[in-house]
Parts: sequence; structure tokens; C-alpha cells
Amino acid sequence: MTTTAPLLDEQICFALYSASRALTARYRELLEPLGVTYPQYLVLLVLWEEGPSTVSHLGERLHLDSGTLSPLLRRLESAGHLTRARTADDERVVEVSLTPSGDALREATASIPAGVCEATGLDPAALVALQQQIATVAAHVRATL
Amino acid sequence: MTTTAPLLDEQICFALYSASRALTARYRELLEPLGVTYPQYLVLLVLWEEGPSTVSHLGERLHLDSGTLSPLLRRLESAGHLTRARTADDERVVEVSLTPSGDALREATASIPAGVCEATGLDPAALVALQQQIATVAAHVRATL
DNA sequence: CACAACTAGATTGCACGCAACTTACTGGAG
DNA sequence: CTCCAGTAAGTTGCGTGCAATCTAGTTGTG
Repeated sequence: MTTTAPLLDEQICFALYSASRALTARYRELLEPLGVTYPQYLVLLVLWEEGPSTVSHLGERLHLDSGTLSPLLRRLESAGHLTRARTADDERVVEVSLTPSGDALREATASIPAGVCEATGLDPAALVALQQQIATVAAHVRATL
Repeated sequence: MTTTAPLLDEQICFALYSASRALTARYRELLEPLGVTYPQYLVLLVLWEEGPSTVSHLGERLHLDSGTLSPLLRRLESAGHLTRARTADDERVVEVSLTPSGDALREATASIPAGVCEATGLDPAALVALQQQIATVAAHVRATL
């Protein structure tokens, strides 16, 4: 009996890694004309949905730490899409707020997800089911420490 | 009727992006003692499975370009896990081969996937079904140019 | 042979992710 | 009030991903 290495194509992690990059590439070509990257777009999604947020809150929603968010937010700030300000209440906390420019991107990007979803070749119902299944797996993996 | 921004938690791409990072984090903590990263592990998987490969072949299997692979292979080479050599037949082509050290990692990592799969909370059958569904989506997205 | 079009890898530059560390501020115990 | 553990964000360093460019080797065409 030989020790069998697991096959690449059988690995759920590679499927996720590979699919994530393929879909992100789709977003990239649609976001590029707007000068926004996919992770930056995710931050904007949270801000559009939930309004002004702290860096920590963005980190919780996206599962990213300050090491990733700080420079990313700095770039969005210098692009004029948002502002950062220490709160008066607690000087450690930075509140991130959209500028009109950042708000305007909401309409400019509104049609992007539909096009990307179509590229998956799945109907909306199947897509939602798949998305929820993947989210459940991610939550389970994150919880299993 | 207002323009509604899509919700973060409804996006299939974010689910994939998030799940991919969560699972990769699992691999990271198991691979870290071996001094290997997850993308490096993927390269090793191909080499274990298919033997000596060209850089292009690795790129096709993993959907990575030379800009990513060249430095990654250089690090695996200086770690002593593989060798790179221009082929005599065509001097443009670089063939990547495992060293005994790279071969040895096969056994050292053999038990990792099982542990990670368990952390997903899905039984093997469901995991295979999910993996294939995701791979199909990725292939479809990649094909839709 | 000469030479242009093509190809395989490598290099450069930039934006993530993430670990490890630092800085600045807060709140509580004594 | 002091001190000190705790916390939020920023910084540093390294390894990807990926676009764009470069280099060297190959192939076809006259």
C-alpha cells in the first residue's frame, strides 16, 4: 500500500481558491474602468449597506484585519471616495464615511453583479443555494478552532 | 424606485472569496511547520501527481502565470524541494523536478486534507458534490469571455 | 542565410492578506 | 492620581496574483 497524495482536482480548497480567482477576475475587468479593486469594492458594499463604519466593523464583515484594511482605506481615501476620522468619543476608533464620490460609485457598479452571476451559468435559485452552502462551510471552518 | 446596491452576503463571489481564505488559513497552520505555503503546496501536488512538469504546465493546472510561478518556484528551489533546468530540446522551456526533499513532503502532508475536510462539517459525499459544483462554475466563468 | 513573428520564462510594479510588532488611547485596580 | 492591562488602528515584512514588459530561444518565409 503506497501513500497516495490527494489529487489536486479533488480538493475542495483548490476548487474554492480557483473559483474565487476566476470570479474576481470578472469583477476586475468591470471595476477597472472605475479605478476600484475587488477588495475595495467589498468595503464600499459594506459602507453602502450599513453607512459609516469603524475599521474594526469592516474587518468583522469582510474577515480582514487592519494590516490589510489600513492601506486599502488609505488608497480609497486618497482617491476621494471616503474619509477617515478618529471619533471624539474614543480616539482609538477611526470612523470611515463615504464621500459623494464614493456614494456615486453605488450606481456606477449597480449592474456589475448581474453580469457576473450570468457568467456562472447557474440560474438565480441555484446560485443562491450554492452561495449559502459555501457560506455555511466557511462559517463552520472558521468556528472550528 | 431607488437603485439598490447588492448586499454583501448575497454575493456568490464574496462567499467564494471568504470561504477560500478561511480554508486556506486551515492549510496554512498545518503547512507552516513544514515551511511551505498553500500555493507552494499546490505546485507540489501537481508534481507528485504528474511528475516533472514545465512551468507552463504548472500554470495551466493551477491557472497561474509565470509572474506568480517564477518567484514561487525560486523559493521552493532554494528550500531544496525542487530543481529547475532548461530542456536541451528547447532552451526556452524550464522543467521542474522534485528533489528527495520535495518527495518527502508528500508523506509529511498526506494527513492534512482529511483534517481540513472534517473542519468543513460536511460528509465526504456532500463535499465531493460541492467541490464539483464549484469547479463547474469556475470552468464556466473562465470559458465565458 | 536573414529576419520577422511567435513563444517560454523572468522581471517589474502594485495591491492585497496576514503575521508580528508598534503606537496611542482607554478603563480599571489600588 | 498612578500604573497597567487591554484595545483600535497603523506599520513592517514577506509571499502571492496579475498586468505589463523584457529577454532569449524558436520557427516560418523569402
